[in-house]
Amino acid sequence: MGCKTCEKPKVGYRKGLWSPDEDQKLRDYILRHGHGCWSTVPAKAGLQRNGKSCRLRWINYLRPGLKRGFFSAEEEATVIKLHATLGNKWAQIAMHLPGRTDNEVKNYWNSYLKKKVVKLGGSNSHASPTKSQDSANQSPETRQVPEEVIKQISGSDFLEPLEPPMQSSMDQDSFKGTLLPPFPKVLFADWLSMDYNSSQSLLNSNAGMNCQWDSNSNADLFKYGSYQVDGPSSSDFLHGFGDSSFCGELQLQFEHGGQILGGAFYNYLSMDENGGSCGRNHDAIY
DNA sequence: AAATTAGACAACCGCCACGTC
DNA sequence: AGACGTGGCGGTTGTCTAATT
Repeated sequence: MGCKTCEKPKVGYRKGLWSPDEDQKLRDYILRHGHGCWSTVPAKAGLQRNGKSCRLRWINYLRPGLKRGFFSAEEEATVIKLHATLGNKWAQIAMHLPGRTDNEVKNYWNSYLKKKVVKLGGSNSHASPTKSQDSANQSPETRQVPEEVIKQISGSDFLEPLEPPMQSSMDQDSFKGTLLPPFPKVLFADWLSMDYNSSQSLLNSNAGMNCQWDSNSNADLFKYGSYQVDGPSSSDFLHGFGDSSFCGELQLQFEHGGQILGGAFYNYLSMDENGGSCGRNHDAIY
């Protein structure tokens, strides 16, 4: 895809976990300017990371609309079902799980669901840790998960034998309560209430670019009251979020009221990340 | 209380597809 | 046509934390 303006800094890139400060820089930069060409993001954002690392951090962790924490029973069932037909196509599976990333789905599968499926006598092939035996290499026909297994997973009693992994930064009980609606399209407001406990009411703030970041022990989640573009123009902000038609549509959101609230913002972003009209990944299901 | 182990999650690596020059 | 660069994906590894000994 080549990017004329991309100059390659030959600096030693920082590796490892991201500090809250780095997150802040990346977040601020992308929210103000869009990512554009990822290889230039680190330099412009003042980060000593490579573009790839920034992209991954944004997609898997910083991007608005991400759902974190427990997978609902419905989500689990979806993952198992899709894995049976698609194999290890985590990105495609994640497309069916709004707010979930491929990495998250993959981790969840490898650390938890795989065992669950095996335990229930589902497709043993999925449990294979080796590439050669991986389900992705098998035809869908050989990767069937019994309906019974999926039903069991969907059922509330299924959680009994194997407790889902704890989210260290999350209040388990309150989280369960907010996630249960089946196949939720996470609205911004919903997402806010998921990531932050209900005591924090954020939507009442309408002050300009209302981004507050707070470094929790495990995840510095972020919160928006509303997002309003100030400083850079909305078109600057939109750069990197999509093609012109997409941007035009999104731009309307800015121009008419200057804010993107709730599901709209998430939906737009997920369109982008899932290959909607922006990327080259036209096998996207959306 | 300290050491060890296991599990969960974050991040990196390598490969590939595609676009541009 | 081929080299080069970017973005995306899946596999793997590294790190951190909690549980266990």
